[in-house]
Amino acid sequence: MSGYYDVRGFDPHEGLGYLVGHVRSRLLQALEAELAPLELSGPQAIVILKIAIGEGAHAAEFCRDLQYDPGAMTRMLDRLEKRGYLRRVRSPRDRRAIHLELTDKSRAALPRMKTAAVTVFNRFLRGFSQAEAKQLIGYLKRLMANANP
Amino acid sequence: MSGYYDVRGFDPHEGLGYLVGHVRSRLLQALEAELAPLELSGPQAIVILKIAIGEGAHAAEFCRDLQYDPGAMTRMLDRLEKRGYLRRVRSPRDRRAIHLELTDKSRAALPRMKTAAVTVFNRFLRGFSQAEAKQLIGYLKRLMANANP
DNA sequence: TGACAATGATTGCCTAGGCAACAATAATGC
DNA sequence: GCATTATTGTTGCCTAGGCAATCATTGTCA
Repeated sequence: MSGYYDVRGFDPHEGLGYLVGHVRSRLLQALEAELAPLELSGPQAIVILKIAIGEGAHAAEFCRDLQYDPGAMTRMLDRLEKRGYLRRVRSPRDRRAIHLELTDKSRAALPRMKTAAVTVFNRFLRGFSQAEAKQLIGYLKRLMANANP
Repeated sequence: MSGYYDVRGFDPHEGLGYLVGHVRSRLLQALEAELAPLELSGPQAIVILKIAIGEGAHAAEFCRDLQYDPGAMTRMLDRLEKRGYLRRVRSPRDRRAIHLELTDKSRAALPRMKTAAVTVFNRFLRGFSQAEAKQLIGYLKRLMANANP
């Protein structure tokens, strides 16, 4: 069972790594440009968005989901908290865990963040039909599912 | 002209950023696991592969192509050179530029590196037909082309 | 030709993630 | 109940990329 790629005549520019890496870097760049007025980085925006939709308000869950280092997460939350974008509240049920809550400031910024993400994503998808975009998303999910050997 | 995404009901998990970011991180992880015996990181492997296929043996060109910081590139080349994976040779034509050459050690490692990349990419593409894989690559290239507004 | 801009590479400084160690708390098993 | 193990969050240390400044060299253009 051979695959799509072959060792002979393998061109790095055609490789998944190169392509995905570039797309991601351009996406991040565009996203941060769009978020510049808020002075938020991509990961920071994602954390705030995830808190907003109420998924796992625990830092540990973010780390698992985003494959983010716990230490780095602590420091990122420090920065966000210091700038008034969120609050840490010790959970009464599990006194190890910390409940993350948005502040008025971050709630106010939320629409703008969503708009930024949607704008950038749609820009990258220009020329794609609805069906093609849907197919692309599906492909990416299948790649993710294939990650664990 | 609205796009694929809409602000209302926008789910970060469906967003390009989240998906591409994850795929890239998993790819890198798998690639580095495969390259562990050589102790090479993903970017390092890419640089060596690019030198191997003879594309732009100048560091500056790599920086442009890989969107890599020149300072970081200098230091990465330092590490690779110190470990005997490449040689710096001042170009006689343009005395600012530095010509990068592989050593016997890196040439010997080359087949293994290509195999690692091909193996990982094909693993992520399992379940994809040839046509689907080709389509995915095409989509990724289109995303890249859409990067510049 | 000569001033000025552009390019290639390097360095120092800053920021931020990865890893390991740790304390506090919770869950598990005897 | 109690010892053991796992989990959560934090901190220190190390590594590495981003940015700005710099030097040498090349290109441009009046």
